[in-house]
Amino acid sequence: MTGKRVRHILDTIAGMYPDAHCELHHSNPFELTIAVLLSAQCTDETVNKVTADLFRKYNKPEDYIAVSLEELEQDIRRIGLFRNKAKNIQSLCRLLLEKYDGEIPRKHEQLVELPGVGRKTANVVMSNAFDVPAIAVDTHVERVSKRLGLADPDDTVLQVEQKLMKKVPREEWTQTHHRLIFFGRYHCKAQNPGCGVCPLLDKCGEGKLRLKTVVKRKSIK
DNA sequence: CTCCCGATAT
DNA sequence: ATATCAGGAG
Repeated sequence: MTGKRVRHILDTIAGMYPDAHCELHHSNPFELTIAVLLSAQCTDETVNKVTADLFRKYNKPEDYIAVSLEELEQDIRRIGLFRNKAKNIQSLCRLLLEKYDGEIPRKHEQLVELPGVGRKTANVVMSNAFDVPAIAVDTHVERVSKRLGLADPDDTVLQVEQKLMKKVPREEWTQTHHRLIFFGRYHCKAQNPGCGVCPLLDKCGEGKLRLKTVVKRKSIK
């Protein structure tokens, strides 16, 4: 993996998605944290549908702990994994009020201590809400990075993050993160990736292999 | 590693 | 019917 090849990949996805951005609706760091927590194993679109009403009903940490656990569970039910997430949100809000005066902290070490907030969510909050360069490795970033050879197939998400940070200039981390997500979500999809019309096909071993398989299937029929 | 889990696409 | 979706905790 040469630096020139990395540059070519970054420039190509930059051309495809010049203004890739966070698609989770939010108006402050607290709302962003709640939205990202809710987004685990769920599409952004579904999260936005739920938070549209949720953020109208709940504004501050106090609001989330003022209701019963069961009521909050019902308010986020459509997201899935709602029992874990409702419990985490209430624990998160109590901890914010106890230790941080109800505000979302800025440091990575503080963020990952929050209930329901892991490394990926912490990186999203840091980069999107506080403008700290970070590469949050979600399912799309992991899949795309491995397909394009930016990481190895057996790498953990942490290893993928470290390899991307090493290969991508720091000032491009956050934007690259968003472009990799857009590329994975709208083009290099998990089930039906658009290999046939992919500008990175010649740089993608899996894409070529995948096209052969498709041709084979067609010829078998 | 398993479990949590409803909505959507294929 | 099955895979997948901006993961995290035990």
